[in-house]
Amino acid sequence: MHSTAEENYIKAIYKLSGAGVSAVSTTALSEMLETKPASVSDMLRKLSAKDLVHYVKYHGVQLTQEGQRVALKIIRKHRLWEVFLVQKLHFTWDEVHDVAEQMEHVKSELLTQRLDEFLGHPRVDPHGDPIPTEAGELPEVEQRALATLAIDQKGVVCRVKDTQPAFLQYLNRMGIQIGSQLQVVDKIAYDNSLEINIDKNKSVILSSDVLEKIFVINP
Amino acid sequence: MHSTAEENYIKAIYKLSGAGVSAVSTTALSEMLETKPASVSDMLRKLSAKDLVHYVKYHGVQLTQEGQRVALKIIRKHRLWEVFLVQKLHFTWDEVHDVAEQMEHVKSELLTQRLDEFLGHPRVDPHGDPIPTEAGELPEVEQRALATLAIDQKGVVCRVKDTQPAFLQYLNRMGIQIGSQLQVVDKIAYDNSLEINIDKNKSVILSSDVLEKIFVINP
DNA sequence: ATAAAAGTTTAGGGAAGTCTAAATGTTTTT
DNA sequence: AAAAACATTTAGACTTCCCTAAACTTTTAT
Ligand SMILES: [Mn+2]
Ligand SMILES: [Mn+2]
Ligand SMILES: [Mn+2]
Ligand SMILES: [Mn+2]
Repeated sequence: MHSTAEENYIKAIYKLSGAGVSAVSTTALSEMLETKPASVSDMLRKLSAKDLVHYVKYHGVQLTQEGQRVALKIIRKHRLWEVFLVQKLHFTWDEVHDVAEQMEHVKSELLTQRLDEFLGHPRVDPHGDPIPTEAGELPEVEQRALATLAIDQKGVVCRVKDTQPAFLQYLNRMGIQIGSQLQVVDKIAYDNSLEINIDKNKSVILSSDVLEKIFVINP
Repeated sequence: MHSTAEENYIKAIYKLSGAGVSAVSTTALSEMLETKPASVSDMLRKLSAKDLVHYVKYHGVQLTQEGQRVALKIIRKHRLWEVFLVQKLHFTWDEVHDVAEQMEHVKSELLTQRLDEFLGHPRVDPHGDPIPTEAGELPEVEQRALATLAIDQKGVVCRVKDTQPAFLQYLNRMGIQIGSQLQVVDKIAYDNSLEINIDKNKSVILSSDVLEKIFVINP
């Protein structure tokens, strides 16, 4: 079918195609994939020939219908394996990503189906990211970045958007996990950091960088 | 560490190095790996440079101590995943091999350890093949090929030595699985086939080819 | 509106892994 | 003990994916 390299490019294009992004740039891809822009150009030509992307030289790339279908399948596998690793093999949420990066490329429709059943059709992975359904739907839940909360407002952590172990370990040390009850205690206008109370217990100061990566739903 | 291709060569050399085999030939490897002999020569030079094999041009190849260690690790992963697929995901024994061929290359010590724990430290895979321990031991159980049984002798199926789905599906149709109680009813000297009674129920004729691939322990 | 800067593609090439064809070594046959 | 047959290696080439350097296009600044 598709090579691991192709799958990684498709996934990267998908991830960089957020809301209001008309096309993904060569540089953005080269940064995400840690390759040189020249290598990206090369691969885009190939993906375009396979009709997985719409590619206009010098003007970026977009996934085709088929490209999106492929992307969601890989993301589905990645997230299902992350759930497996945490729920069945007792990995911590900072240990799963690199392993799932490998397992997501194992090819077997039956495997994905059975894994999904075995896990009880989970809706989200250990980082709160939604799991695409077998039909290729990706149900998004209403949620807001912690950074957008006003003083005294509360929220329950439902998602964290950074897969780096260092970031997740930092949250561990702060005592923040999916389901944590947070409340904004104070706002430091100087650098847009917030003082946040965790589970009606201790309070910590979180930088605006971190606040943008933590998502909450209303209490 | 090692590439998937290298791992597959090492595993193939291991599998062809049965008892009393001093060195594995280029042709034997090329057949097992479905590549051309020229490609094998090439790879043997590389594995030799990495000290994973002892290679003497024109005289075959043997695994080094380190090569054996690597081989057993891959086989351990392969067989653990096969157990997982059958016991947890309800795959049949003819469906697991190809998927395990992919999963055996996922790199993570933690994953292998945890998978082993999760499965309760199984000793054999769904085909009765022993699973190398974490320490790299491969405990072999006393067993004999069904072909070696005399008339009236009994045996319990403990292992089948052919991973091809077609063979395993044939055994399914015969009603033979691990644990089946077999008894030799008659011997057909003409072609060395045997009439075998299965679980004190129906009897079937098995060709000598098949008899060499089924292993039993004494009743 | 041009020139400079930034971004992107093309050209040429390398490593891994494979192939075919030719050369070479080993084994078997006569 | 050659000759023939067979096995193996070497030579040269191809594909995939990546790189550096140079050329080209688009954007930004003057
Ligand atoms: Mn992940
Ligand atoms: Mn995740
Ligand atoms: Mn197998
Ligand atoms: Mn097996």
